[in-house]
Amino acid sequence: MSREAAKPVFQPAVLTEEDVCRRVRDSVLEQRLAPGTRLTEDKLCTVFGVNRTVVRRAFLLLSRDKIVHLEKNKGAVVATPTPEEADEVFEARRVVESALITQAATRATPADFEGLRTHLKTEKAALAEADIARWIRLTGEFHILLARLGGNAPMLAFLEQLVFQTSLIIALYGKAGAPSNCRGDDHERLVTALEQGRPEDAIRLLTDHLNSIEAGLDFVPRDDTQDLHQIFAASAG
Amino acid sequence: MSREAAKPVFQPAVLTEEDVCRRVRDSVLEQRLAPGTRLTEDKLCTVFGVNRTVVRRAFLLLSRDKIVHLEKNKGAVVATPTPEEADEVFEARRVVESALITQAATRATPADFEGLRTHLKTEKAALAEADIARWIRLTGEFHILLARLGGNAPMLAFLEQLVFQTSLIIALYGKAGAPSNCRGDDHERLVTALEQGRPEDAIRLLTDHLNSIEAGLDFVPRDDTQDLHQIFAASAG
DNA sequence: TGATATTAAATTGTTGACAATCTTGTGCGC
DNA sequence: GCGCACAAGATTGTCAACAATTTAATATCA
Repeated sequence: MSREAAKPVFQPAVLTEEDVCRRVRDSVLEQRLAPGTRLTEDKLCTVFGVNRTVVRRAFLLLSRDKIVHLEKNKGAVVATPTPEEADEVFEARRVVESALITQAATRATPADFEGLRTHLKTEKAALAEADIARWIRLTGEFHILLARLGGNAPMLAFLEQLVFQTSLIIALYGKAGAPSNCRGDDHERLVTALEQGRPEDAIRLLTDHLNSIEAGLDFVPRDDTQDLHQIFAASAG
Repeated sequence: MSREAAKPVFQPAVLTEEDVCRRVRDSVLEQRLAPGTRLTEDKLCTVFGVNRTVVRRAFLLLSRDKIVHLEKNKGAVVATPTPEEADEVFEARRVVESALITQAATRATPADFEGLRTHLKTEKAALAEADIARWIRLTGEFHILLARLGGNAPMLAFLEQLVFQTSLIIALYGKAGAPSNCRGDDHERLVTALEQGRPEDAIRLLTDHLNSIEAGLDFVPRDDTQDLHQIFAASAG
């Protein structure tokens, strides 16, 4: 947070806790909010121009989705999933997202595919403009957009939660060189497979896609405190 | 609520919002709390001996899990899933619970199976004692206990949510005569299949089980207000 | 009687003050 | 300098009063 903290932008209507949640989630998705970041109530109050109550409610909802971690008297911290949790998130995504895509294969209309194609173009545009934050968010939203075609609200909500957690996991454990994010043509081929009536191929593409993301992770031991010792011991010289 | 409202039972420690959530969820699972029941803050405050803040937080969490429905200035009402939502819940259960059982098949230890057998005995005992409320709760908890063996926390949490919603759905649409609840031997055979290393059979038993529950539902139109008219018109004579 | 407007009660929403707790900084003794 | 007790500040937790809204009850009139 090196920029000026709390420039009170004009807010026509008062934001609700859902708005605050969405803003936080979007920031997580754009990787502008790093795992482990401390979120003080006061700060968010001034940033969003809302009451402490609203921020508190937002924290509670976000903690339920494992996006922030709440600890009594300690406040809210952006969640830092463990490697084990990361593994479980990917496993859950393989299960739920496959099921939703299977459903989507039989339900998607031409208009739906058009929407997906439009999204893919937006992705490419963001990448071409080197608007990386936006591109990262869009690649995440692609999966949600695709899953929405499955027509199952509970699973969709669950998958959204998992996508946000994936963003945290990549931020934590993503190797710098590795293709930790979605490659553009992966999405393209997935849509094509669906559109051409090859759902099995689509599912295989998806699982490969998820597996390659997971393979691009590097679970270095980051044990909070002990980590700092190692880091500073190495940087001392 | 015909019984005396607020006999303040001695509470050693102050309950937290999670406690209140659990109590409400348990009541839903035991079908002691009917869908559509209005939950006033004041009432729950006196019942649980907690502050309004705690009840409010509990409501927020429960609303996230679709167990209660919150409406601005209207308060909390026990959720009444629509037939479409019910369908989606069963679909989600088939997907997630199958996956968890598949995982459980490769992970469950003899001690785990012993735990399941013990639970089955408890179920039978409750049924023998004609403690129906407890039996209903136990049959629901069986699915959660089984799913826990899958070793995937996010999916487990999601399934728990779905199980509670299933309880609401059965309460709403369960035919009186139909076997809307889990039959005891279904559970027994499921455990046996798993224990004997036949996971495919276990999954088939589960899906059949869920399908039979769903088939035992009767989605009569219950349009809130209009329903009352019909009801009283019929009972007037 | 039945429908509608008005008032009273009940319920929820919001706010701010205060208490409890944690964190940081300071000073003291060694 | 190091370790530790202590105090000051910052942050979160709790609560109760007040405001806003909904719901129920009552009165009024056709």
